[in-house]
Amino acid sequence: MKIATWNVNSLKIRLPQVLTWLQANPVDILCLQETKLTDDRFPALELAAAGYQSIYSGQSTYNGVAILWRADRGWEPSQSMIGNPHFPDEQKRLISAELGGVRVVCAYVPNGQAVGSDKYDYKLRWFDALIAWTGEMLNTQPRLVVAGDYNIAPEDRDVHDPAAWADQVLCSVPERDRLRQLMALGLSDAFRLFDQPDKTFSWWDYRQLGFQKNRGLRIDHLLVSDALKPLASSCLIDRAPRKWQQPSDHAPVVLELGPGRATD
DNA sequence: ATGGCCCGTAGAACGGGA
Repeated sequence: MKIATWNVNSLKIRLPQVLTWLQANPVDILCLQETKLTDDRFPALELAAAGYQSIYSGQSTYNGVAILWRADRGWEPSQSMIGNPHFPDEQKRLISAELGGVRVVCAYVPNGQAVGSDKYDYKLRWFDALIAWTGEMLNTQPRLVVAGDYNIAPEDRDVHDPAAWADQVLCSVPERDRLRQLMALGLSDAFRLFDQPDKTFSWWDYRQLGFQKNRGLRIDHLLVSDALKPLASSCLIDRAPRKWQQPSDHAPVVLELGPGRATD
């Protein structure tokens, strides 16, 4: 079973790239963030024609999340849910469902804008609620993947210029502490379960030739629960779509869960 | 030293992103 996450920065603009990518990378499950589409405009028919079913929760201009899965798997989603039951939120940043025996959470964590700002406070409160809810989910379904755009670089090695980013939003101590608290529930950063090249990132600024100079951050993650961790066989960031014309500023991250009961 | 791009909503610039 392969599970991927990708912040597409407008699915309206990026749908052709998503379809192209899925054709070359027919993952079982794809979590999308920043779709920026109201539900009535979500391209469910186009995705179905490409062999993917979907659930989605979006809004205009900002936010929006979706989970796609291969129709030929014959899965019926259960526990399908929009948002966090413990955090009423008008912003569409969370969607989850159980698919193929795995509870999948697709998250678009708030950016936070700047340390100390109202948006930063919202980010921390939002994340605290995610921690609380994830703890409860693990009690009922230990096979859990929390995937998405976390807007947090876990460590300095996930940052192209740690000195410049020190204590800035996405890298600040309170944000990193919260990510660690989430992982302390029994979740692992799938990317770090394997040897990885130095300076591997998942986001690069559109400006200043950020991608060409590899001035990036690793902020998109797939966290796997202890029950699934032994099944993880690879986790890779696919830089290829970032080289395409009119790309998203984020690259997809792909986790492979090996044989076992993951494809039940 | 500053901001440099992209997207959506606009129907011109601007907020937001990271």
